[in-house]
Amino acid sequence: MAARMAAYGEEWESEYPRGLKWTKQRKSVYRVLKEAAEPLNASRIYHLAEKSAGGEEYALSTVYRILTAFEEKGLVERNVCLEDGSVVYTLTRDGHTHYAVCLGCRRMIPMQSCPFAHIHLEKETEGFIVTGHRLELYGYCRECGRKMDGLED
Amino acid sequence: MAARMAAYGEEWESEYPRGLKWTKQRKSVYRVLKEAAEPLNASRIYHLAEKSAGGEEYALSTVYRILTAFEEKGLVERNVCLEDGSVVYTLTRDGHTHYAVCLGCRRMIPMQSCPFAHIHLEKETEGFIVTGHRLELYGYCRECGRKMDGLED
DNA sequence: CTTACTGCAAAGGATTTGCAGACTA
DNA sequence: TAGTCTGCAAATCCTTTGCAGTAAG
Repeated sequence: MAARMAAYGEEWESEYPRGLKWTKQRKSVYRVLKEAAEPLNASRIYHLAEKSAGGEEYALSTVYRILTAFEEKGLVERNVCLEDGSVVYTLTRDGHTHYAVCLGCRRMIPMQSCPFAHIHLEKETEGFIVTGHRLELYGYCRECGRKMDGLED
Repeated sequence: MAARMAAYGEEWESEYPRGLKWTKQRKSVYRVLKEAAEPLNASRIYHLAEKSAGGEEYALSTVYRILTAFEEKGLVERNVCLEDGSVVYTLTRDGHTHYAVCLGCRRMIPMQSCPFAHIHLEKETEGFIVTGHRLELYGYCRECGRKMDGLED
């Protein structure tokens, strides 16, 4: 619909769920998520969204509500980091994603593939019907690994 | 040390870390964890510990402090459930443990082995140094699976 | 014009902390 | 006795909610 595309002078995102209003707050949050290279927590999204909107002030609670609404529509994925229980969000990707969590800089790096693609997890648990799984790797990313190596901190 | 064994009329647990005092609160928490078949959260441990001590009243904050102290000594493992972000504790087992989380009854069932025993996770992430990993399976346990099958809820 | 969406402030739940007294070792 | 623990209450952190006003469609 052409009319929709006029809102805020930016194109209506094709993935944006019908039934949700395209407000400036939602636009900012959506853009932040779209441009994020890694999962972000609510507070980070909140700050980035304000910055993305040119310094306009939003309410943190609104960001939480937006994230929840997006999640219910399947637009975003809410992830709990196993290491510290922190909650992060990403736009939903095709299939599922696993992350490598850097213990140095705390970043969550998406893995390109799932190691279980060819493994039958069902064998592991008798009587348990497996419908999904989640895997996280811990360690050090290239930069942090290098830092520890060279500088021997 | 024989002297240690006399405390509270119960044997000093061999795994109990040196450097931690063997108080009645710690004893109760330790016993609860030892007898638990599954990971428990702080609140649950708190109530069970009081019950285990014959109804004596403890402070929840004390239980948190005990859990933290135990964790620092490597006696217990703190786990975040990926499904809902809840935090649970277990006595540390040999090696690491993975859990199968039942989406029906919410129980966390320990898995007997690690599917990665023979897999090199390093291959998955270029430049990332893997030092550990965590895996969770989701699905339905025998009972919940049966319920859904037979009763067709 | 209708009703979803937002901001604000207050409520909540889980966990942590400061402090003074209690209790192991 | 010395230094750790504990209980209590207050403080945090993160997230949710109620309400009345604002704006999208």
